[in-house]
Amino acid sequence: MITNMESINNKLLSKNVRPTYQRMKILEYLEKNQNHPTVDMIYRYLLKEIPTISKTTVYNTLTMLFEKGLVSCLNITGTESRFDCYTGNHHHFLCEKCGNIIDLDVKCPIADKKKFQGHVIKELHGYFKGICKKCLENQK
Amino acid sequence: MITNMESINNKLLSKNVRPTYQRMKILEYLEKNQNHPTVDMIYRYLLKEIPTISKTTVYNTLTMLFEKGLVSCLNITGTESRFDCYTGNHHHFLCEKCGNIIDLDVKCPIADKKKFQGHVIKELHGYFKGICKKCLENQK
DNA sequence: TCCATATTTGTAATCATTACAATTATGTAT
DNA sequence: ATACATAATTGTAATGATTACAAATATGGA
Ligand SMILES: [Mn+2]
Ligand SMILES: [Mn+2]
Ligand SMILES: [Zn+2]
Ligand SMILES: [Zn+2]
Repeated sequence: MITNMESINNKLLSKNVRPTYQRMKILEYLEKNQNHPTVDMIYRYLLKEIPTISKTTVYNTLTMLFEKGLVSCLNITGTESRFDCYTGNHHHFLCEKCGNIIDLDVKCPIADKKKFQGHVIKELHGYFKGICKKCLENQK
Repeated sequence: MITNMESINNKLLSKNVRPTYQRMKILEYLEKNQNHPTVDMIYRYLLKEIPTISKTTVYNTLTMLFEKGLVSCLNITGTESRFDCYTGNHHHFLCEKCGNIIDLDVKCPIADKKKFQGHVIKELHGYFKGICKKCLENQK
C-alpha cells in the first residue's frame, strides 16, 4: 500500500468525508506509523507540523474515521485506545515488557461469519499478552 | 461449581491469601454473578452487606485476585474493567445494544500454545462485538 | 496482652476521554 | 467577489475510572 496524499484524499472522499488538512495528516500518520499509536502519540507528533492542532480534533477525527470504517480501534492495554489504519482482520500481541503491540496473523475459526450462536458479529478482537520475541532474546 | 464460603475460603488459602471478610465477599459476588461486573457494580452491591467497605479495597482485592490467577480481567468495553471468576479459556461477546457480556465457546487455534511466532503467550482475549441474540429477537 | 505487620479505609491526585461553546474555515448561492 | 449557512477546529471545563498515599483498623504470633 502506497502512502501518499492523493490516496489519503481519495480514501476520505470515498466515505464522504471532507479531506481537511488535519484529517489528512492524522490518516497519514497512521499509515506511516503502524505501531498502533495512542491519541497522545498522534497529537504530540502532529503538534510539530500543525502547532494549532487540538487534541479534541484528534479524538473527534479518530472516532469519525473509526465509524466510517477507515481505522480500527484497539483496547488491548486497558488504559487507552490504540489506533490502526489496517482494518483487515488480524489479531494483536501486547508485550508486557516493552509495551509494543505486534500484528498477528491468526486464523480465527469464526472470522468471516456474520453470525455466531445467534449473535450478529460486527467486530472481532483477538488480543494476546505476554513477552515478545525481541524481549526474550534481549534478556538471554 | 458449588459456591459456598468453604470453597471460597480454600480457594484463597490455596494461593496463600488471607481469607478476610471483604475478600470472601468479593469472590462470592463474582461466583454468584457471572455477568462480568465492573468494580462499581461489585462495590455498590457489597455496600449493602458491608456498609464500611471502600472502593479502594474492591480495586486492590480484584487486582490481587487477578495476579494470583483467581479471576480474569476483561477490557472489552474500553471504558472500564470487567471481572470474571471463570478463568478457563473462553471468549466474550459484547452487545452494543443491551451492554451484556456473554461467554462464548470458541476454539482458538493457538489457545493452548505457550509460544506463538517466538512470543511467549500469557493471556488470550477473544472479544466479539455486535448485537446479541436476545436483542435481535426483541426488535423483530 | 502486646506488637509488628497486613489489611482496610478515606481522600486526593492522575489521566484518558467527553461535553460544550466559541472561533475559524469552507462551500454555495447571489 | 461577497455573504451566509454550515462544517470543522479549537480551548477549556467536566467527567469518570483508576491509582497514590497516609491514617485507621484488624490480625496472628510472641
Ligand atoms: Mn494491527
Ligand atoms: Mn466470561
Ligand atoms: Zn517486548
Ligand atoms: Zn443485547
